[in-house]
Amino acid sequence: MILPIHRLVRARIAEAVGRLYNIPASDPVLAAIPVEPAPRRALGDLAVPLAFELARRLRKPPRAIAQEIAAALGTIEGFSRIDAAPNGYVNFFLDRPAFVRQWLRGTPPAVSSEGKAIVEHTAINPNKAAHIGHLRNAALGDAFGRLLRFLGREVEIQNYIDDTGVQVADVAVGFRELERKTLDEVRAIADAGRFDYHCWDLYARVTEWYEGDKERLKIRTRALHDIEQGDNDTAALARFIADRIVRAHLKTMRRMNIGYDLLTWEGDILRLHFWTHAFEFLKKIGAVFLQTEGKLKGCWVMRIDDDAADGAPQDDSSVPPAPVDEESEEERREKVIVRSDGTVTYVGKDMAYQLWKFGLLGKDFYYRIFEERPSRLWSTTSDPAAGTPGAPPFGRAAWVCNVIDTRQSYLQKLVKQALAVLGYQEQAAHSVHYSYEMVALSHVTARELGYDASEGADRPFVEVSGRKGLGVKADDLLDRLTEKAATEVSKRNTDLPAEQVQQIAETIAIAAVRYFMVKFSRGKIIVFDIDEALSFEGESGPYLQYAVVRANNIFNKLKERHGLDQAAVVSAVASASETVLTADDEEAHDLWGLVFEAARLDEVVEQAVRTLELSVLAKYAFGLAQSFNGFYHKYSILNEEREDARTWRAAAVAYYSAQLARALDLMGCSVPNKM
RNA sequence: GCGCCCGUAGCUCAGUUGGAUAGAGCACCGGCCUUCUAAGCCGGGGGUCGCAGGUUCGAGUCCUGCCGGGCGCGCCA
Repeated sequence: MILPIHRLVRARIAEAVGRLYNIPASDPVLAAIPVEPAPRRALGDLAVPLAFELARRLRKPPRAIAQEIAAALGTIEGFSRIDAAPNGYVNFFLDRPAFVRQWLRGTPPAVSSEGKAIVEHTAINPNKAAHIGHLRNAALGDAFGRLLRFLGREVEIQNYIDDTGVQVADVAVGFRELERKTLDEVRAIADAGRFDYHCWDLYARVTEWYEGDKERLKIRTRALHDIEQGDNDTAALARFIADRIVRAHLKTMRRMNIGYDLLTWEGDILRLHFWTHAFEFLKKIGAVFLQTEGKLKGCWVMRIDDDAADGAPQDDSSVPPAPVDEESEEERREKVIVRSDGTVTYVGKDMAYQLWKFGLLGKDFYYRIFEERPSRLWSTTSDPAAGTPGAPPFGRAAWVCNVIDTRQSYLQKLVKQALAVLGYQEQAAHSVHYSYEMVALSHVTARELGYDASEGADRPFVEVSGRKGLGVKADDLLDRLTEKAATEVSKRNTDLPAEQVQQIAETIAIAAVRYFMVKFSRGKIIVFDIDEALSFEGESGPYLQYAVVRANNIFNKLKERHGLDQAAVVSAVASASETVLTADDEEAHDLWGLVFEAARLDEVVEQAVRTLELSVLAKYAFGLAQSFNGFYHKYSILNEEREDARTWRAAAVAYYSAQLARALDLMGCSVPNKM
């Protein structure tokens, strides 16, 4: 919506300025003309500060240049006025009624030709309940996928399941060694419910148990080996644990409106020997080599090159070579990919997986249906007999985004580098690490959870630790939020049936937690404080929902009293007097301001995707809700006597409400019909 | 030691590829429910944008150096 306007303004200015001052179109000044939203509607809608840029070159004051540009532009279709501001800005005023009418008609969904994007997110170790740290990952990943789809991209959401790692092994060890349970007994525990909670506590107990006697770590090593080997009791137990915990995670995520297209299991990557394949490539090209001396003797290692992964051109001679004559420094630049015992490291598996995502591995999984409800979810399998025909063509993406916290930056860089080294420059460039900072706990909240505050009291926060069992479980948080929301809803709607209260409360709880996870920029550590998260006031998900509910209430009443629905309002706008909107007074500016702000959604989504910064969308949605609330209190619709004013206001609110609901949906939040 | 991230109001944070008077929430103070839902609105106080240089017509934003905090750098995942 806005973008074509930007392009139009740029093109016209480039043409006018080029003609006026004899500047070729290829000149950098004209190639990237800045077009910004003007700070206040009274000043204009779009603002161009180009005159500052030209002032020195032309040896003229910006003001004079702005005036000349404005005069040279003449009139542009879709704009009602072009002004030269005294300070040198050229300001553009849109033809308000035309745009409101156009926007009200709606727009066809975007279409993109950029090829499939894979977004991998969640990827929780399947050995315990999900906690708030995982919630940030899933909230970001899911929203990001929604934004890509909004822009017309084909998107495949994958959830990676590390079913063969130490974490699952530890819980298997816990059941065998601490609880002395058989598989059948574990199954009974799982069937009794809250299996993920049970494992949460058990995992913490196992960690403590290991610490009691380091010899016990050998049991873990043996369990890991058994799991990788398969075909034994421990492997069967681990498989059961992983399956049940994954189902618990899916349930938790479903509460949050988060779903997936495919579960990829690490075990399948191993059993199908994806790594062996990738290893051959890497060896052939010389990207990995067998270290024959020193500490890493017998390992296959990869040289770390700081520039290769960034796709940066090779350094020129202006940068002096780094003085690296110490041997330790040299060794630190080698990353082990295959251990001396022949087993592959985590990075190695990730490289093979990344190659598969781009369709570069030359191997594929088999696929089975993991569950049918609420929608079909596929899973990889390594068993051809278990494979179900009719699976979509998974993988083979043009663009891959891995949502993983910033602590994995180094490893993600290596994965990217491996692609580049193998000659897949384009895929390396299209491998995006969506990194974000962790969620920690405030001291107050940690204390509330019963953890000793004396340890690390000097630190600014307490790190969540699954290993120690220190953290806020996702389901607990959602339960508390729902409970609180239910109280608030029934306080305001005394005659509402309990079932409906509960349903609305859940919708509110989801918005509260999802907005909370998205509103901070990704480089910021979220120091989780339970009281702050439970607040429904101010900048919160429920505030945004409330702002839509209120707007929708106006339409409910309009329909009741005047028989006017949104479609009727849209058609009424065609013949309503335009002065309400076009006058140079506060009322017109406020009305137009709300509509113009609502129209910025597309542009904001585009920016959020470009910068991988979803907080941009969150802040925009909040600002839009604030604009509406201000408008709501200042201007009445039902009681407005002038029909034209009532019509335009109703139209503005209809458009705003649709846009904010859309923004909320992009963050995975829906809007209740009352609250 | 090397790399990445963070430092803006009492607290938590926004601040578009450098642009018009540095904003918001919370907290605090004062107003507004016989009115389209007060999960709201209006007003008020509160700032050496960590420090010092530099580039620029213009720097919270870019560059350099420092200070403070966090994370990563393993034949763990």
